[in-house]
Amino acid sequence: MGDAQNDTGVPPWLEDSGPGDAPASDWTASLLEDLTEPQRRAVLHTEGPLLVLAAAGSGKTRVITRRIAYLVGCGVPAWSILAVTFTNKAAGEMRERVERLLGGAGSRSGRGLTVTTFHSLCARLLRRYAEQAGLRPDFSIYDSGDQSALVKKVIESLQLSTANFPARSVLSAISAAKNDLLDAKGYAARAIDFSGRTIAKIYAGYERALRGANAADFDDLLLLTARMLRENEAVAGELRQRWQYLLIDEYQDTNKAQFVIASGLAGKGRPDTRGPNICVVGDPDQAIYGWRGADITNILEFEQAYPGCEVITLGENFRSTAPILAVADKLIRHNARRKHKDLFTKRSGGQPVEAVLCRDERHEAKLVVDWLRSLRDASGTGDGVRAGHAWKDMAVFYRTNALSRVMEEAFREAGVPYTIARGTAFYEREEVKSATAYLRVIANQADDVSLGRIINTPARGISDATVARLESRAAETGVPMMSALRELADSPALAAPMGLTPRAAASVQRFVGLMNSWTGAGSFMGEQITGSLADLVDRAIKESGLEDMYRKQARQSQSETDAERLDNLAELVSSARQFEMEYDPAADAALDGSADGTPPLLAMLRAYLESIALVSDADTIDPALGSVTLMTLHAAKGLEFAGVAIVGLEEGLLPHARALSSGNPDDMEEERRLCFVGVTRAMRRLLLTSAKYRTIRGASERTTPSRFLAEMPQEHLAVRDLAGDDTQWDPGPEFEPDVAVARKKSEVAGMFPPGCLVRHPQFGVGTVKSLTGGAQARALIDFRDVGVKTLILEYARLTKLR
DNA sequence: CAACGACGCTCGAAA
DNA sequence: AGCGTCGTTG
Repeated sequence: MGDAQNDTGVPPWLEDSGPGDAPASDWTASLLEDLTEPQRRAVLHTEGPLLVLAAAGSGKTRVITRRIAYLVGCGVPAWSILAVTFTNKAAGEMRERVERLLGGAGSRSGRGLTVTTFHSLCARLLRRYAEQAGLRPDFSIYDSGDQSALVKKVIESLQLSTANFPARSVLSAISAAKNDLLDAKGYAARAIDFSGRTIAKIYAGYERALRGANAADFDDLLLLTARMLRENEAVAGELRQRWQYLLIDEYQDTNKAQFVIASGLAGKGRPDTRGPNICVVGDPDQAIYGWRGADITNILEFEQAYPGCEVITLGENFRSTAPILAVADKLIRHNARRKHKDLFTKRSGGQPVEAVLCRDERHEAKLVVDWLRSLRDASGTGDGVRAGHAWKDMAVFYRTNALSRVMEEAFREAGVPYTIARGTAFYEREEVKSATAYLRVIANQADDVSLGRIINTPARGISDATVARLESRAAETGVPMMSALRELADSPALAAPMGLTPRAAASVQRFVGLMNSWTGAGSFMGEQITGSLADLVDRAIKESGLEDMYRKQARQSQSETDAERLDNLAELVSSARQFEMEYDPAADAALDGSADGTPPLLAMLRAYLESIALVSDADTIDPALGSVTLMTLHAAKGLEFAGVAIVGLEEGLLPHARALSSGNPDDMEEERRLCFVGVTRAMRRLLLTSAKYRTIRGASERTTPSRFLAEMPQEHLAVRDLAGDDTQWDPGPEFEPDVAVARKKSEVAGMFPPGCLVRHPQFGVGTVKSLTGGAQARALIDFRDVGVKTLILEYARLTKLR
């Protein structure tokens, strides 16, 4: 490509001894110790494209880290190596492991080595080359909530109904298009029916709104970077010049945008070599992000994309016991569209995999907790069996987040320490979301979505009607909301023609004054506010009145959650303080080029907000906490635990109902791979459970055990049926409902009048507070033990006592 | 203008 | 069971 440096041949640092003739120091030799032959070949392959097909548990991370260390050992500067992983957590661990390996090399250093995720990398590149990408460096990153707020506004502005075009499905269409590098114009060209053409219009409006708000959604991070690398040769050349060695992990889960980014960064390599130094690592059997646009052909056709590339297969499993591996192997063989691959281990022995059929989800949860406890209590007997496992070496996986709740209750009840891996959970709390919205508007005044969140939170006399008027004013003049607010604050005479009362105008003026006190009129006064990030966060929370608002609420309601909210706000301040301590402005500037006179505090604020936006679920896991990890099967990718329980192996759950109803065999195969990923996380013990009855949307439903259980080798499964037969579970005469199928409120009104005493098989005795609903009757019941619940009478097994 | 209750709809995985 | 919307009330 147009990279002049590439034509000059060997880069300067390789002139004396290229990696071709490896330095035979003790240290580099030690990097090859205890590796298998294929692992060693992967480490030693330094120049030209390389595809490593790494089966689950085949020592992939070990190979990657050794290979990076080896490159550095060969004289490749660490700053010219870029490694892309799937989560920040994985990136951090990889960097640490490489540094530990390099530490053994004395003076050698990993300084400047970049290990990051696709999304973080792209965010940084877009800040550095904002202008070339069509953004400004202070752009906001919009999460799903922000996206849906924005797209709803667009749908309304187009006079469409969110009933016909639900934000959710419109956004998933837009996301799919973006992952496929299709812009609104391209989408419109392909639209064939009314719905498609309308979505194309919404897409176009949504893009306009995003750019107007100086914001990028998650998909934009990839899309805009891919487009920039493709269209801007100067930028692409500069980056290729810097990163001569590229390594991408979990390559099977990359989408088209990521493919374009990877190949854009790799370039074509110098003509006299075997091609660019791009190494991709992955396993087609663990491809589980098809719904996010991941294209498995990226890895399957890597050889065609990079002719002459070396392919190394790592097949031997070092992680799991023989029975666990046998279960995984037999299961995944049911996928028809698959490159045949043998999973094997030299280990023998190991406990059989356990499968238990439970009565319901509560029973299941309790059983899982008991099982984990037994793993921990297992005593190290004399026969070489190791002693009990620590909580941190155990995990529970589930298909959907909804299942975490029952598990959580069971853990709490049993007093077993647990952590739910949900990285964004904290930042999704209402109070935290409001606080960060203030910060986001401070960093990016065009951020209309964040502004909309805080303009009247806490209540400051700016009503919805006022906001609507300001919004239409902004839309008319084509400026961000904040500009309209400023305009009004500067010329109060505008209030009357806009239809605003003087009181409303005064409220707006006060709000603008508040914002200005943090930012200066429109331009961030970082130069003056040289204080700390934590102080800024603290000030925003206090001076906005957010803290007072929750303090008042906490006093009034005396409720736990309101006190919690105050704690969370304090927690946010300390997270900012933590970030501040670990923040390295030099490293930040090196990657995003923000040393261009950006006020230091603003640069740090941007980096902080970015880190918040890009946390992943797996990032939450901290072995030091010493707790059992609860997470989705998707989040479990790349991890391993001594003991694993997978719950909810039922038709409709795993495989998920959507895969059942789509009729697309690819969907079913992805579900199977998901199950496979879960199974192969287990090192020593594995428990698979299903519940015969599961509460779905408030109603208990009969389930069928997952087909995946039947597909596993029964000789390696120890199956227990604890669900009993139907007569045991069916509600006996005592629980016979007074109303079998009562659909309408009018039909039950006389039967359960407010104040009457009832018994529920699960919740116990309670008093009916009120009856609601029309076509679907519901009762609000205050139960003595569990508090107030709303029950759908059609399903509730209620006995009237008095 | 804010707060709350009632009602009806939908319901997957995530950076 | 949770969420958004609508209508009523404070």
